[in-house]
Amino acid sequence: MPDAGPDGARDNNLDYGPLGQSLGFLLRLAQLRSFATFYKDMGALDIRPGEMTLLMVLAENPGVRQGILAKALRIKRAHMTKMVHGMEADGLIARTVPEGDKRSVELWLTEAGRARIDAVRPDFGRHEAKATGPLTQAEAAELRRLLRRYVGFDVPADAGCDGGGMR
Amino acid sequence: MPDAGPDGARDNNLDYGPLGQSLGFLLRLAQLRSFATFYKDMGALDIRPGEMTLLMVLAENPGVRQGILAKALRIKRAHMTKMVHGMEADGLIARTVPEGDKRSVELWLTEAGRARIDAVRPDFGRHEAKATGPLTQAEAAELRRLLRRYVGFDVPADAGCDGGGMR
DNA sequence: CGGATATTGTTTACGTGTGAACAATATCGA
DNA sequence: TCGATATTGTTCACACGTAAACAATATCCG
Repeated sequence: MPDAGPDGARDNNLDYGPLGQSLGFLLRLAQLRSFATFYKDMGALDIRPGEMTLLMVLAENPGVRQGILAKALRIKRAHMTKMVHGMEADGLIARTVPEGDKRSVELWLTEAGRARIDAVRPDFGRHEAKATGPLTQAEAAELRRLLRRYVGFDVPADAGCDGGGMR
Repeated sequence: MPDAGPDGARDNNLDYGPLGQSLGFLLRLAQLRSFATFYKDMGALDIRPGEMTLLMVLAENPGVRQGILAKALRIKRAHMTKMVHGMEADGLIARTVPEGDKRSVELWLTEAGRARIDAVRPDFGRHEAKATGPLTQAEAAELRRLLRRYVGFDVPADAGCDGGGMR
């Protein structure tokens, strides 16, 4: 077995084969590149993508319930608990228990949280503007449109959480 | 129905704000959906995306060096070590140290590994064919094309690891 | 040659995210 | 009303992936 047979692929160029057309594989690579770009552009501000997301969505939805937020961001409630506690410890967000339902928790930006997002927003804007890599602006716009459709943002009817339609 | 009132986004519909146009955020959601579909379609075969990827790429590149593989799949060598040792323990792949460079390791599919990939390939093909969610086939093809460009597969010249061009 | 430097895979410590079990609270139905 | 059931957030154990330090080997250059 150790013999290369049809001569092993010892060169530096690897053949992806059918994987190179796999949507899942391409999405994984794309996300890795996207995150790397984020850290390169925002690294100096010491902010993680998850924190950025939470701040932005809380700025738009003050008082949103923790579970709703987790569902919208597609992360599990267990993990949301950790993030929220961490950011509360950092003084960025506040948690309140509403009168109507003592199980739940509502989330709000603190003054420091609002200051934080105001501080990072410009850099995030610049990052987003140039985060299209080798794509033209038109291609980036089309990519965003297709991704929105793929994740179910712009699908016409219900399709709920798991449309799964294969058309 | 507590009625959200003027403040407090207590309803179940959350406003994503500018995040809804963020390429990074959309890519994250898309990858989550893609992986979920993978597990739904392939779950019965008890195979993870990483294992699938390794088997497929080793089928195309017998004898590839471990580090080359890690670089191509954009995972760190440390993690590659773990995966490879695990799959070797499962009898799916074999590791050989070449004469020319005793530091490196070459990877090969075992007979069991080839059997394994032959067993899962049909399901993977079916999965890929229908994994386009609400997208039409034409849209899915365009999405793949744009992702390939974004991750640098089809870029003409160098652009290396970090083209960063903003065009 | 032979010492400085680089590369390769491994180990260890750690961060991020999930699944399952759980306690507290809310809601539904006889 | 009150017992059964569902929901909400939390905790714990664990998978996945990374960063940094490391040992072994290879390469470069005086």
